[in-house]
Amino acid sequence: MNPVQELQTFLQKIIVDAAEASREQGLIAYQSLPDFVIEVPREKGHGDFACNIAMLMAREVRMAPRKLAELIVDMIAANNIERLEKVEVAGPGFINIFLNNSWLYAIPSLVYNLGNRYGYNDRCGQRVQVEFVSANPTGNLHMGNARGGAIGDTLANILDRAGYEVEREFYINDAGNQIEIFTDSLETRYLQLNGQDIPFPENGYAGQDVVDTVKRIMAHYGASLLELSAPERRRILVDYALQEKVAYMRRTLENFGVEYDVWFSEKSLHEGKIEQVIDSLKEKGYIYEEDDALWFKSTLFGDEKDEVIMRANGLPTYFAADIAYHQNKFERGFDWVINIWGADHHGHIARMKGAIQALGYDPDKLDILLMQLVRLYRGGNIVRMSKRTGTTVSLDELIEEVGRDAARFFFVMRSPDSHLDFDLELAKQQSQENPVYYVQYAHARICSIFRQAEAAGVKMAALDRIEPSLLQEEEELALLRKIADFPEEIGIAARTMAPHRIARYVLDLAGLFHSFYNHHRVLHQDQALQNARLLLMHITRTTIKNALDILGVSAPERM
RNA sequence: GCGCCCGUAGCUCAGUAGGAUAGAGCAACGGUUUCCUAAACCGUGGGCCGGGGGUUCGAAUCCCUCCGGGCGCACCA
Repeated sequence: MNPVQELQTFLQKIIVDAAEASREQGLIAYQSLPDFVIEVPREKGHGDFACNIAMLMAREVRMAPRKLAELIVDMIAANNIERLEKVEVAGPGFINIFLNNSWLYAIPSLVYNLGNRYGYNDRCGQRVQVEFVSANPTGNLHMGNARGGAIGDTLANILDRAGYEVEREFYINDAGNQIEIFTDSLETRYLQLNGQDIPFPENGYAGQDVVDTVKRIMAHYGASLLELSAPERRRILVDYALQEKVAYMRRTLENFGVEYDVWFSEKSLHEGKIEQVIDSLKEKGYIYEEDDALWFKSTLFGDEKDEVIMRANGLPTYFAADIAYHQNKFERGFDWVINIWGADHHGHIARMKGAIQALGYDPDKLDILLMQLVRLYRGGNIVRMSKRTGTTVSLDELIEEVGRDAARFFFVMRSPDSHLDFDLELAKQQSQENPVYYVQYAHARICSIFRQAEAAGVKMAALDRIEPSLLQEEEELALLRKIADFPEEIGIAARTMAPHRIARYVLDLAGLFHSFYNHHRVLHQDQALQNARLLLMHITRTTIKNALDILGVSAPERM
């Protein structure tokens, strides 16, 4: 149910009919209609909707755009359509359409009846997978992972509301080179803790968390691993550490409101799948050997250079595993595959899409949503995130400090394309400057109105006893209008993979509510008006709540 | 050097498919207590949309070029 889109379809038909009628009457000669739009003008004075068809047709039919628009408008006027208040030609040839408010007054019962389903678009029968965070299980979740978590989960929610069947997936990098290094680090720490004076690997994971993990292993196994062969010992160490790390990531992400449908292990690809995919690329002629390594001809697909897929030492690269992984995704039959990546990975896009194309899949079904980096601020000062100095802030610490709601809201507030300056002080502040509080407060305030009503013995009438057309104040109409936009806004956010639009939307909606609240009273001597306003408050609250749900932010009833 | 992203009000940022007079929040300034939460609201000022060229009826949006910032260009991931 998408009121705005329905209107657009309705108006589109009116325009097309008018144009065709004009052609039949010999007034306009055209071959085919241009790809015109019915859009919501920025200026209120330009109507509820505006159409640019005349400007687009002008060249083909060799008529002045305004003249053309006049003809179409006259034709529409002749039809005397009830829902149209006024249709006029303006500016360079726009057709401005003014509707009477009847469509707006249909919104309250629509939203009231749909409740927490308001905003959902019709099911489109398509399956989409969103893979996000997929952090290395060798350390803590950092701010980049946190932003990825918020963006990925919110986008998944948006796609769900937009009509897709959505799967959330976490790719566990539990194999490959960095796991070898991780294992070296674990083993070295283990041996050190058992009194051996050996140097720590130069490129090892020097963090305290590795030491802590090994201490827990010590508590469990004592020195017994010393007795084992090195491979056996290493296997136990790394299995224990990975299991612990994955459990930690899962726990932390759940605490962040993020739950996955699938945790996919990279290791499972190292049991034949990688070799298979390399073989199949080889057969298709996309692989060559040079300097004892195998290379994928990614330059055929617009990459800057070819990419090693199998090292000279016989071990596959990360890229090889990633190809096998993406082949697996496509084998699972998704109609759309979305990866959320940090912007530092942008160089991989061309070759990843190239590999998919080489395997015979449609690379356009894969979208990589890149997100820019996060900078943490405390007050006016940047918080340096350096693993070396150990001053990195982890996601758990962030949730601890500012709470899940603020963290989630802040991470999706900005376009993924935009660097995010995350101000810890602002996120904690309970004031109008803090956007998440501003929105939550709107919700709480509406709840408060209903509590007040209840205390006064006032109850909202049944829906069919309420007359929405009593809502005629500017602030009331603006609220209705904004609420009506919600499903369309979700559709746009899904199409453009733009989770920040929902944060913005709910911020705007909250602003309109606060504005209404300060101008007009809900609890009123006029019963009929009171009922209409209670209904308006009810659906405003529903819409705020539904939007916050998408963002993974709670909607408190009191603050 | 090559590639990707960014450059919009003092600050932080919006601005789907090109649309009419480019918006919001914060900051600044001026207001709002008989009233459902002053954690709020109303108003004012503030802009060569980084510069230049092009495409067209129309460009913040598309193309070219230059400048500035970030990131990438490993047999790391």
